[in-house]
Amino acid sequence: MEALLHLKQKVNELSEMTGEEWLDFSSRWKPWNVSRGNYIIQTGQVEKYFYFVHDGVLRAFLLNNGADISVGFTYKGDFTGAYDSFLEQQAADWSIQATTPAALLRIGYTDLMAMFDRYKSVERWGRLFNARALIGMARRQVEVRSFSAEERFDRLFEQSPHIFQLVSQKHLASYVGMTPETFSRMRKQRLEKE
Amino acid sequence: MEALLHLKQKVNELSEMTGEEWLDFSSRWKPWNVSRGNYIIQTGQVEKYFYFVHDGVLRAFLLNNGADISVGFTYKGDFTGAYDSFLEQQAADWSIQATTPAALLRIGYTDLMAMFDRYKSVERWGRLFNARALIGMARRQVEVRSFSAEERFDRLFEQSPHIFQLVSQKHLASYVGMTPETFSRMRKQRLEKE
DNA sequence: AATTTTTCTTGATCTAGATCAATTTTTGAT
DNA sequence: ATCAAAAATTGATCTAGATCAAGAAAAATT
Repeated sequence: MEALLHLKQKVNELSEMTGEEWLDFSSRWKPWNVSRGNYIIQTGQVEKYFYFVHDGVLRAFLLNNGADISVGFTYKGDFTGAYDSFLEQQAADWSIQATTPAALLRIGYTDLMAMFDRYKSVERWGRLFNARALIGMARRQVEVRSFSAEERFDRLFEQSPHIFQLVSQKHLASYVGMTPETFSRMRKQRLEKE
Repeated sequence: MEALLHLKQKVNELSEMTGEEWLDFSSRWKPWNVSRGNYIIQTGQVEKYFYFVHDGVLRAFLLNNGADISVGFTYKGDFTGAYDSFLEQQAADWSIQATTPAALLRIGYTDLMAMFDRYKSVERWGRLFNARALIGMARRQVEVRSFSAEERFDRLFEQSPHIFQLVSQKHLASYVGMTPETFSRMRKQRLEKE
């Protein structure tokens, strides 16, 4: 599918736009391609764009005293960016990297703000998008805080088996909050049980 | 200060409303008082209201296999509620309790949705409120994931010394992610250093 | 003011998961 | 297809913080 059509479909899930609104809104998104391993934003930079993932997988991660901690993954059909940096136009405290070649669309800060000002439908989309992101993050929080490493591993396996094909084990390990060694050992245990 | 005025001031920080809009919007918030220890929402219920804290302190927490884990506190001038439950009108997976007597204002789901539909200014307030909440939660996530128990303790002490007066140690302990025993020991260490 | 309940403290012990280290396997680049 | 680099595995050891337990202090209830 063509990228803009893909975007339209996803935006429509949250808010209805008139043909005219969509024409204006969609004209402000530009294609942006990233090759495997490259960054769309790095810690310390100010995020100037908000991204739609037409294809590929992106990984958001923290770099604290050397340790690389994955905090989330974005797949095709979803949006990404360093929200806090973007919304407040301040230095980002995390980075986002393509873990596969990725075809993105992106919209600049000024353009998006203009769209919020101009159209109620865009404002609504923004509100609902944020609400969803908030809910997702709250769920992640529950996940990380109320389960043991073992439980988190099993829940990842149950809930997102596909993720094992898309993301390396060491990134998954930091995502669920354990070392790659522990992750590997748990994986082995599970495989042996079969 | 009167509660509605307090609310107005806080809403205005994010979005400007006309006098007429405010009249309609504000008329839908009703006073709600909670005594110490009581709940505004409990796990499993569907959240029907969104709350403004005019006075008091509320605590949001998870109950997982018996363990009580605090995930956040709300002070005067801020909003609270089980967002995910409220927004999707599904069973909440956490509870919210007053840790002091609290004077709240609350608005019902249908009323708030009507306001979103009717006024762009309210839609904007909703978008920005969600954005802020999202940013806050992202920061919390960074906090919990990139620091050791010791570092988290010290950062809490530095960044929110006032919280020690408002919330019991055992609740703070689960908030920063350790047992009350560990929390107590760290506190002692710090006091002895003086 | 007295008593019950809850919270906090302190010590002793235990354990899930981290760390360190040395292969082996997989992946991507040429 | 070959080679270099990165990722994963496996074993041995270590440790931050949990758990268990029991008394002291504080706060709520009568």
